[in-house]
Amino acid sequence: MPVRIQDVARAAGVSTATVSRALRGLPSVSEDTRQAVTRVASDLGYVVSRSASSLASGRTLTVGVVTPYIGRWFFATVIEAVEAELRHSGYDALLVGVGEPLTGDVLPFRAESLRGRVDGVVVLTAPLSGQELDGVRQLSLPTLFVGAAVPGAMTVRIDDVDVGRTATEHLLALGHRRIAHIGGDPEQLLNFSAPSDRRAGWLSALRSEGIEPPPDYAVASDFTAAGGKRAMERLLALPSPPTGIFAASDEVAFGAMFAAREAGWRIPTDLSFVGVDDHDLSGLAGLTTVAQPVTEQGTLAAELILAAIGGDLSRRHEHVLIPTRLMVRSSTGPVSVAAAP
Amino acid sequence: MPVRIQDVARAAGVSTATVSRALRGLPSVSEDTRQAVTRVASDLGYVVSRSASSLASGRTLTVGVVTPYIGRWFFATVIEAVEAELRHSGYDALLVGVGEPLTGDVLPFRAESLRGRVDGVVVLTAPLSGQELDGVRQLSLPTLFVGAAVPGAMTVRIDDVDVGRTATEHLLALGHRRIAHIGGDPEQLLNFSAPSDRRAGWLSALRSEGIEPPPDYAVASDFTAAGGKRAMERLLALPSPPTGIFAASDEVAFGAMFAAREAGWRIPTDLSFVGVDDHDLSGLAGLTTVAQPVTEQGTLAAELILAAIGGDLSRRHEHVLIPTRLMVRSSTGPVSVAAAP
DNA sequence: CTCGGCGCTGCAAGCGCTTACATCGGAGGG
DNA sequence: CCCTCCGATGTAAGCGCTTGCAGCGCCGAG
Repeated sequence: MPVRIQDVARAAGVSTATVSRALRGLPSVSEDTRQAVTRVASDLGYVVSRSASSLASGRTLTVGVVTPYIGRWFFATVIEAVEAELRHSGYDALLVGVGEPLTGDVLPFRAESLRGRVDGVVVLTAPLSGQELDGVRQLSLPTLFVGAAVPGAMTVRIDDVDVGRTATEHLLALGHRRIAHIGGDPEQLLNFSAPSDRRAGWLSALRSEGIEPPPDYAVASDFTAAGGKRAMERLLALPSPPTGIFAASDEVAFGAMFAAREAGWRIPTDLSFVGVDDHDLSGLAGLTTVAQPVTEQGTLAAELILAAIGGDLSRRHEHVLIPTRLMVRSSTGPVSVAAAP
Repeated sequence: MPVRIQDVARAAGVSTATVSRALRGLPSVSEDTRQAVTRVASDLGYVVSRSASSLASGRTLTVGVVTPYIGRWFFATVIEAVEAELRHSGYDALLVGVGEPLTGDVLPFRAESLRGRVDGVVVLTAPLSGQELDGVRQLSLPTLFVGAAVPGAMTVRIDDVDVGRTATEHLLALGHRRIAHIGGDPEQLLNFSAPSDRRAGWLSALRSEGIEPPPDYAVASDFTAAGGKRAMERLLALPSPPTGIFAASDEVAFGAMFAAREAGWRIPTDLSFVGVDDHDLSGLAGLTTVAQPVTEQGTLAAELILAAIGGDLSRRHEHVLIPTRLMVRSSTGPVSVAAAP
C-alpha cells in the first residue's frame, strides 16, 4: 500500500540506488537527477521506511532521552529543549522513563533495550545504579549526562557545590547565621550528585564562616513543593529555628514558604528563602534563587550528542559547566533582631 | 558484534524461526524448547533488533506522542503518565513536538513523518490545522486525542464548557456579580477547543443569571503565569474591576493572584480566584480550582491506544469524558461590600 | 497395520532500504 | 586517435528478523 523506493525509482526512470542517494543529498548524483527524483518522490508522497533504512544502514536517526521524571519542571524543560533541537536536526526523541527512584518503584533501567534503537543517549540527572551505568557504557554509543558528572562520558551541568555556596553566602552576607538547608538526602542517591553537592556547598560556606550548623538544620526532602512544606514545618518546630533557608530547588522553596506563611512568619522580615532553578513562577513569587539556564542546557546537550553521533570525537569527553547566576528578589532580606511570629 | 538471532539459534541448536517464536511467547513452541531458548538468549545477552523486527513484521512497538508543549505542567504530567503506561506494556514513546503555536514559531507538523515509525498516535490538545489533522487521518493509524474533541477519532478529555460553568457558578454562589475571565483567545486557535470552551462555560453561567459581562471582562492570555499577571493588571486598571476571576488554568491564576497582591488587594477579601487543573502547587497556595485528573487521562489514553493497536475495535470511536471536581480552598470567598485596596 | 491429524520445528522468501563494487560514457592528455 | 580517469548510475548482496508453508514424528482411530 505505501509507496516504496521501487515505485519512485520506476516512476523516475532510475535505479533505487540513485533514488536513495538523491534523496539523502549524497554528492554522487547529478543535479538534474536529484531534482527529478525529489519531485517524483514528493508527487508520490514517498516517505522512506525508517526500519528498512535503519536495518540497512545501522543508523536510527533517533536519540534516547532517559529521565527519572517528566512532570518536574527542570526535567520537562530540558526535555522540551532537547526534543526541539533534535527535531530541527532531523532526529527523533525516544523518551524513556526510569521510574520513581525515590518511591522505590524503580524498575531497573535496562540500557540494552536501547541497543539498535538509538544512535545516542542523553541521560538526565538520572540516579542510575552502577550496574545501570555499566549497561549504558556497554552500549558503546555516544552518551551525554545532563546534571551529573559522570567520568568517561560527555557532561552538561552546573556546579552544584558552587550553587550551594552562592546561595548560602548570600544569606550570610545579609547577616544570617542560623541557616538551614532543605534538600536531598546525602545517603540516598549515590549517583544523583546534585542534591548532595548543593548540600556540600551550603556546609562549606557555613564552615568558612566558622559556623557549624546543628544536624537538625539539614532536612532531607524530595524535590517537590509538598516535601518542602513538610521539611519547613519540621524546621519551624525546632527550639531554635533558622532565619535563613536554602532550598535545593525553587519548588521546594515554594513549599517551604507556604509553610512559613501559614505559621504566621513574614518573608523576608522573619525568614529569608533562597531556591535554585529560576522556575517559571519564581520571578512572580519574588523568590531569590540561583538561576540555572535550563533550556540552554537542553539545547547544548542535544548539540553535543548530535556532534558525537556525527563522528565529531573532539568533544567526546567534554564536560561543560554552565554558569549560574544569583537572582536577588524579595524573599531574602537582612536578618531581623526579633524572630518568631 | 552484537549477537543476532542466528547466534542464539546455533547455540540453542534450533532454527531462527523457533527462536523468534519462543522469545515472543507464541503458542507453537514446546515448553522445553522455550525455556532452553530463553536461557541461551539471556546468557548471550541477545536483544532483538527493533528495525529488523519492524521491517519484517510491520509492527514498531512504538507510539507517537504529539504535543505542542512539554514544559507546561499539564502536558508534562500527561506525557509522564502515557510514557509510563506504554513502557509497562512494552511499548516505546516517541516524543514529537509541534512547535510553539502561540508564537507563530510553528513548523507545520508533518504526520507523514510518522508513517512506519509508530503503531499509533496520541495527540495532546494540539492546535493542529485542518491540513495537519488530515495528515494524521491519512496515516490510517489508531489515533487518540487528549483534551480535544475530534470527530472520528478516540478522545479523552474533560468537559471544558462544564468546567467554565462550574467555576463561574461557584463565584456566583458566593455573591459575585462582576466576574472576569482570563483565558484563551477564542479567535486564535480553532482546533484548540479547551480555552474557548471554558470561556463559553463562563459566559453561559453568567447569562443564566442574567448577567452580561462587559467585553473588557474577557481577557485573552496565553496559559502561563506571566500571561495571567499581565491580564490581571489590565483587569485591575478597569474603571470597574471584577471581584471574581475565573482563570483558564491554575498557572494563569497564580500569575493573576501575584498581580493582585502586588497591587495591594487581599485574597479572598477583595478578590476571589478560581483556576483549572489542580496543579501541584495549588493545594499549597490555597487556590480554589476545578480539578482534572491529569495522570488518569494520560494512563487512560495509553490504555485506549494500546487496545486499538491490539485490534480492539470496540473502543475505536470512544469519547471518554473524565469528570472534574471543584476544590474549594482559600482563594475564594463571599463578595465583600467594599472593594479597591 | 495403515492413515489422517496434530504438535512442533525448519525452510526460505521476503520486509524496504543502503552500499560496495561494477559499469559505462565522455573528457582530456599523450 | 587511443588510453586513462572520473563522474554518474546500476547491480545485487545483504541488514536481522518474521511468517506462510512444508516436513516430520507420533498417536489414536479405523
